[in-house]
Amino acid sequence: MGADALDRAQQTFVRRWGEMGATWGISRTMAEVHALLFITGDPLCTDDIMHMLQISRGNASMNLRQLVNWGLIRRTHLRGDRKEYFISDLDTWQMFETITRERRRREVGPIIDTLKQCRSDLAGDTPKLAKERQQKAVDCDKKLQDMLDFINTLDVMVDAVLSSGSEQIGMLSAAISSTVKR
Amino acid sequence: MGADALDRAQQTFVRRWGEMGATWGISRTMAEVHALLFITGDPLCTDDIMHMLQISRGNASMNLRQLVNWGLIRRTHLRGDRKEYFISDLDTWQMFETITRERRRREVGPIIDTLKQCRSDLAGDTPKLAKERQQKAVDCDKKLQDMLDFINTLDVMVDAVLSSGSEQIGMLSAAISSTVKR
DNA sequence: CATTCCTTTCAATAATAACTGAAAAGACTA
DNA sequence: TAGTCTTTTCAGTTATTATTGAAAGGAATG
Repeated sequence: MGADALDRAQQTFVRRWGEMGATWGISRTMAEVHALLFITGDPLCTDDIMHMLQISRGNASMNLRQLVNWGLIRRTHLRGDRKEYFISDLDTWQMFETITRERRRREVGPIIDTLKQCRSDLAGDTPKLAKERQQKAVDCDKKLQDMLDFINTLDVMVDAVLSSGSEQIGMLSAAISSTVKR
Repeated sequence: MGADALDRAQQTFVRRWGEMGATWGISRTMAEVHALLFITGDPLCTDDIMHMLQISRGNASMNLRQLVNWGLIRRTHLRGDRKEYFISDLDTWQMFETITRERRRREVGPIIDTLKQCRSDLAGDTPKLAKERQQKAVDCDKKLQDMLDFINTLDVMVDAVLSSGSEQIGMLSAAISSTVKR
C-alpha cells in the first residue's frame, strides 16, 4: 500500500474538493468522485473508484451517473476491456463553465418566476388591502422589483463572462478592474 | 387567520428563498428566517419568527445568531419593550455583497492553501518518484497551477465587482458585455 | 442461447443534519 | 437582592440525506 508523494497530493486534493462541494450543496462523495477523475486525468472504472474512495458499487454508480448528467465527466472504453471507464477531460475553465451554466439553468429561471408571481399577485390585490397594509405592499413590491433587477444585471454579467471563453478571461478581468478604478 | 395578498406574497417568497438556500448549502430554516426579515422589513422578535415560521425557540435563536454573525441582520430594540428584535435593513446589493464577502473569506483562503500545499509536497518529492510516475506528477502539478491561476483571476474579478458598489454595477455590466462582444 | 461479466436499481440501513423543549444563564427592575 | 422576563444552550429526538448490498437487468462472448 505504498502511497507516494503523488498519491498523497491527490488524496489531499480529493478530500478538500469533497469538503468544498459539501458546503456548496453538492454531496461530498459526488465531489470526491469528480475530484479524483479530474486530478488523475486517467480513465478509471467503477471498481477503481470504489476502492480508491472506499465506497460501494451502488454509490459509485449513482454519483458517476450524476456527474455524466452534469456534463463534468464522460463514459469511455479501453480497448480489449469490457468495462466502462470514466474520464474527466475538461480543464479548469471548462469545468467552471459547465457548473455555472448548469446551476444557472436549474435555478435562475425558477427564482425569477417566483418573484414575478409574487409581484403580480400583489399588483392585483393591493387595492383590496386595508389602508395601512397598502404602504407595506408597495414596499414589498419594491423589494421584489429590486431583486429582479439585480438578478438580471448579474445574469447579464455571468453570461458575458461565460461567453468570453478562457482566452478572453484575463482581458475581461483587466477591463473590469480598470472600469472600477475610476 | 386571514392571510391577505401581502401575506401570501411574502410567504411564497419565504418558501422559495428557503429552497434556494437549501440547494446552496445554507439550511432551509436559516434562509427562511432571513427571507422573512428581509421581505417584511419590520423588526421582529423571536416569538414573531417562531410563530410565523412554526419553529421552536431554540431553533429560532440559533439561526438568528448565525444570521447576525454573517452580518445579514442586526439586533435592535423597540422602546418600552424589553425583548430583542431583529431587522434586515440591507438592500439587495448589500445582501449580495455581504454573502459574497463572507463566503469568500471562509472558503477561498482554505482552498488556495490546500492547492499550494499539494504543489509544494509534490515539488519536494517528485525526483524520488518512479520514472513513469514523474510525468504524472508534472501533469498533476499543472492542473493545480491552472486551478490556482483561475481562482486568482476570478477572485480579482469578484473583488472588482464588490468594490464597484451598486452605483457602478450597471456600468460594469455594460463594460463587460462590450469587452466580450469583439 | 447459455454463460459470464458488468451496470443499474432500490428497499433497507446508516450517517448526518436539523430541531425541540426544558433547564440554565443572563439581564433588567424595583 | 429577589423577582420577573428574556435569551441561550444542549441532550435527546426527529427528519433528511446518503450509502450499502444484493437482486435484477443488459450486453458482449463463445
